[in-house]
Amino acid sequence: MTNLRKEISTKDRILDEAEGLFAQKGYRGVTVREITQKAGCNLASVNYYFGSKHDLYQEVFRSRWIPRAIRIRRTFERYMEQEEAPTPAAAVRALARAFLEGPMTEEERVRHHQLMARELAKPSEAFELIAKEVMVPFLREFGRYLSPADSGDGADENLMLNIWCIMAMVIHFTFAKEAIIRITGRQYDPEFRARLVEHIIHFALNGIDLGKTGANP
Amino acid sequence: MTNLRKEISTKDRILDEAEGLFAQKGYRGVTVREITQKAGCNLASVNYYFGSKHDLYQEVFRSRWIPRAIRIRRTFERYMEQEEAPTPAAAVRALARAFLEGPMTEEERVRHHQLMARELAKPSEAFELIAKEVMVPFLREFGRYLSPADSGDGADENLMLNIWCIMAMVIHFTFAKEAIIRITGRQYDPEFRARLVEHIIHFALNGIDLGKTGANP
DNA sequence: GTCTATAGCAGGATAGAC
DNA sequence: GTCTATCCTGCTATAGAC
Repeated sequence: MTNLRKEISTKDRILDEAEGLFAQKGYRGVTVREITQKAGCNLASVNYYFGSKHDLYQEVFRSRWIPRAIRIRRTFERYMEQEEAPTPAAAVRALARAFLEGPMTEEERVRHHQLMARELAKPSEAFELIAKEVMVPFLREFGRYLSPADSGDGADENLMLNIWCIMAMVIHFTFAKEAIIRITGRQYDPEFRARLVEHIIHFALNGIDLGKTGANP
Repeated sequence: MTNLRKEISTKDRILDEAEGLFAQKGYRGVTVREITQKAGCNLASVNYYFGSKHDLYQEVFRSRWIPRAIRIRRTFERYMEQEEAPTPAAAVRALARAFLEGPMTEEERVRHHQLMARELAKPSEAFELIAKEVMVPFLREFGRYLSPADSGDGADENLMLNIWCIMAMVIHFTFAKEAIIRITGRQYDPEFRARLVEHIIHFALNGIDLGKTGANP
């Protein structure tokens, strides 16, 4: 354990721990003392490597969050290539899988979505960066799959709202994980997670299946 | 303005401002100084009326959030009575309307959903209270409309996931309001809000309408 | 009930030894 | 690069005047 941690540079250990803590508790909820303690280094290290707590937060997005978002996007593209045809339904499936099943550990996924949710709820300086570098380009690419004729400039409001609805579900199920566990009593084991992916895909493509439960007026 | 504010007791002014600030910035992001300053009273008032900052946070949920949640539920029930029949589709419509159009100001709605989102993301002591008093009972009632044959104990996983998907969209569109405005450039004016309600209802009942954009394999 | 003043402490940041 | 020691600000909470 000690050996393993020592192989990672102090700077990287700080970034790792900082990301996890910021995701969990938010910027103000975390102290530099807490970060450096978990990273097994000195209190002064944060200022030495990053200048300030604020700059460390920015760096977490620059060097961790954005590269991961790009990896998720590549995963999405790979899933799309595996589909028979680039239909809207295929795009929805690929998106849900890339975000919820992609090549990340469960811990990494939770970090990623929690940080995204925090920035969506209360955009900070980092939001400008991730909106420009990641969100807008991906929303456009996804929009082209959902509606190939679309110009991609967000003019089609219906298309835009569909995308936000899907993202809402994807984010919500990792974001509200703790609360869902407490209320339903279900753990987020791999089985349940697979169930979630399936459900989101089905919901997005067909809505609630009313055929079996009641009339659709 | 001054006269209007004076008619409200100091205790209530503190609760009002505290709720708004906690919703916006979270517990740690708000200081007692900030709350008392906005409430136009003394720094010591929070401790005088509520004992501590922590107890003030709890009281915000007890005396503001829960009563409002109960009002929303009554609105839901009123909308259901207006429907021709208590079908699942009617329940979805009533839910979306109660949460997004109900008799609240826009400001109040944002407060409400932001506080809910915060507790869903990182449940505090207040979560036990709102889960037991509000969420679980409402989820059961709503579940009975979606699936009248269901026992209401959450055993039907499909039903439970449908409810969480709808809540995800409802919460997300107020929760991520600021980010959506920045990315799309659209304001949350009454027109856009009505559009959102309509879209959520349609999405929940039919999913993405693929008929017009591409094939559904 | 409302105020001022302050105790007591935790936070971010920095200086300077090694 | 890494450490300790410390500065200073800003926080919650409380004591006590009015």
